[in-house]
Amino acid sequence: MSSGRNQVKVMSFSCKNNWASFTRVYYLLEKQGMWWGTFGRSATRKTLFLFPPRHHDSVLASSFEQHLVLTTMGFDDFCNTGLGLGIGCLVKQEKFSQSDHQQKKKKLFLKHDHFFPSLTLGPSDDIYQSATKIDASKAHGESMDLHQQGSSLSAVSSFSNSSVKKERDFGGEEVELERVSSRVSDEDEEGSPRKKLRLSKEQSAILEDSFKEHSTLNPKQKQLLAEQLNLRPRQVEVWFQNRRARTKLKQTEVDCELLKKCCETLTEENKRLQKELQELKSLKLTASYCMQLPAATLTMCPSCERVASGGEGPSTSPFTIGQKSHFFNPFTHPSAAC
DNA sequence: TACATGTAAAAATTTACATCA
DNA sequence: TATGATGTAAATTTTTACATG
Repeated sequence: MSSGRNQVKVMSFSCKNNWASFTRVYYLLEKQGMWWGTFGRSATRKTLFLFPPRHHDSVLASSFEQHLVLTTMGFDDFCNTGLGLGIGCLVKQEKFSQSDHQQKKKKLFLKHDHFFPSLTLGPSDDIYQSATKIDASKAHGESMDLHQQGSSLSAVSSFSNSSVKKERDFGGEEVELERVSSRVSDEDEEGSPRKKLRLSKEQSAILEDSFKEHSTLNPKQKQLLAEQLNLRPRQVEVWFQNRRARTKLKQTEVDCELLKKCCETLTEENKRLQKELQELKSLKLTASYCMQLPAATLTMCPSCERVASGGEGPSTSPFTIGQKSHFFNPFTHPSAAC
């Protein structure tokens, strides 16, 4: 967990998230002397390495963008570094949804104002804890969602629906942080709960036609379609994403059915071949048994009245007759598989 | 060549709503 | 009529692949 100069990798998050916003949070917190550190980044994830200042080991973790994953904060490391991670109200980890409507479902928190979540990442010392809490209820009267989830080794925090919020540093000085989020544009300006859009038949038909022409859109096509349908480009984009997913799902179902049928056919063929093999085996046994019969057991042919004895040519052999009339010849009855 | 960064799309999941028993 | 189960589709989030510097 810790490496070098008490380095603590506190956060990592997917590349999709708003890097600029997070950078700004980092900058502001660093300016206040709350921490100093560096950013790292892998191919698919961004990571924030923190170096807690010597005068206090507390670290306030916050971000404007969704899902800042607190990683590698195993319990042992957690203790060793003196860092604490928790929700302000100290209730169990719970996911906070993004809209008022969704929040209604999370009655655990919403029934009590003091239960409103705040994320604390700091020393277990209560003073530091209270000082480093992000009190969302004071954020300009707007709601702030904090999304935290995960196992004991990881957690997720996020803020949303808040265009502006304030944070308090140790001195109580409020620092205003602007939230930059693409999601804002996707929601009602009044912050009302998300309403599910239902496309009209005309809109769906146009989208379907467009999809038939090209299953993906370039930005220009997207913009044109959005204007034509009186939708946001993002909505058009989402529709195409979901449409591609549906197409793929249907194709998968078709493929699955084909494979099932193929499997059934092969199973039947296998059974038939197994049966044929058994017959051939039994034929071989019978043949070898007859070959071992003593001469005394040979009988006279009732039609020609000749004794079927060996050594007088193939036409006198009883097996010649038998072969013609009884035995299955696999070479004249080829397998259906062939 | 390895790495950092940005972007688009796929994949997975959540959510709102309609329908029906 | 109310209600819960279920399906569908819009929307969101996460992951992945690729291009570029």
